[in-house]
Amino acid sequence: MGRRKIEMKMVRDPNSRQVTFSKRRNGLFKKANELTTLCAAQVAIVVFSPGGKPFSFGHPSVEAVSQRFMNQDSKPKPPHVVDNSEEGGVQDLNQQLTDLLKQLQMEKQRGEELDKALKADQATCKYRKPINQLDWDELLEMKTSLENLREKLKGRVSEIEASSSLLLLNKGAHEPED
Amino acid sequence: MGRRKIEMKMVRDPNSRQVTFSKRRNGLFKKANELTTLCAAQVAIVVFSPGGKPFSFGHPSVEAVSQRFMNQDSKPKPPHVVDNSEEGGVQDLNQQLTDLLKQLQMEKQRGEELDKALKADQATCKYRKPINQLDWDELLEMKTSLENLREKLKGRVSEIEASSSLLLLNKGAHEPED
DNA sequence: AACTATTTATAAGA
DNA sequence: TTCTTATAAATAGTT
Repeated sequence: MGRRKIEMKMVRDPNSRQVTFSKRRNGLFKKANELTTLCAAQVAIVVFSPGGKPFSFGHPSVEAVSQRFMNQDSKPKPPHVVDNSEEGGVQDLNQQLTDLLKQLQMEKQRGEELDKALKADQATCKYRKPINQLDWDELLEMKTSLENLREKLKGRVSEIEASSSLLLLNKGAHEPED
Repeated sequence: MGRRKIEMKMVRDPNSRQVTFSKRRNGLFKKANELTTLCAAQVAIVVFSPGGKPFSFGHPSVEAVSQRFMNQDSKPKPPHVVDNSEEGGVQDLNQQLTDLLKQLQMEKQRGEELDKALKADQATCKYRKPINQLDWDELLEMKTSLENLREKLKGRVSEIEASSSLLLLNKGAHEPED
């Protein structure tokens, strides 16, 4: 899918292989996310890079989908919850980030809609733009929506930042830098 | 990727949704397979269709990859730790999050300014609102700015997500270069 | 299932 | 690494 067609063989050069891996991993996750959005499907993906580093994508979460998958022919899951004893919700980071991605997509959608509206409006009146009540409402709605997103993002970023900091601190406490 | 671009919204018609699901599920699994072939990566995917039917792809197998993924955190950890000099570092993650926070704050300011402009404009003309070029530009500017932020966030979500997974499952373990 | 017109993904290159 | 660009692939709407 690029300048040339490539053979479906392992890429020899480790450097190129890494580049290919990163690009395609992103592509794979993007496709997965589109599948969840378009079809209301649940998807969990775990990938190990050639170097052995793990990456994951999950909607609603890797854990949720995995459990559902494993419980397919078993008894209903007991109301036992994962131990959440450490780092103030760090274990939910993936979920939070997945939600974030969702929100970003929703915002992008909104942005595209506004873009269309704006273009349409601009086409109608180029230098002096009376805006009718409807457009105005849409505009305000958009603004409000964006501000809401901003607030949500802000809140989440703080949370995530805090979690990361805690992780870092815990890590440092247990393991000296090397 | 077809005759027309489609909105990233859930496909309404159940029939179309099923068709889309089948096509895209195949596409996703094909991509996953290519990733394993080209990069010698391990991949596990579990998908639940909107109807609740499970589908899976795995190389070498869903179980093998899942176990490897879940065993990450029970492994004895080598005394290797991230240095924050680049890609996977937690400190770098924190820096990125801090930067995002700043951007969000700037966005908030921008939003407040826009709010003032809007209110001023509303005060001026209640039922018929000509929008001057300046306001218009501010609106577009804000939209663009938000989209930029969104892109930056997007570009990092998978990164952050992966790092989080790694940290979560692999507390303090060293990170193989990737 | 097949068929294309288009949109996307991405291999190379900068 | 990130962006750009030429091409290969995926796929939405159709038959």
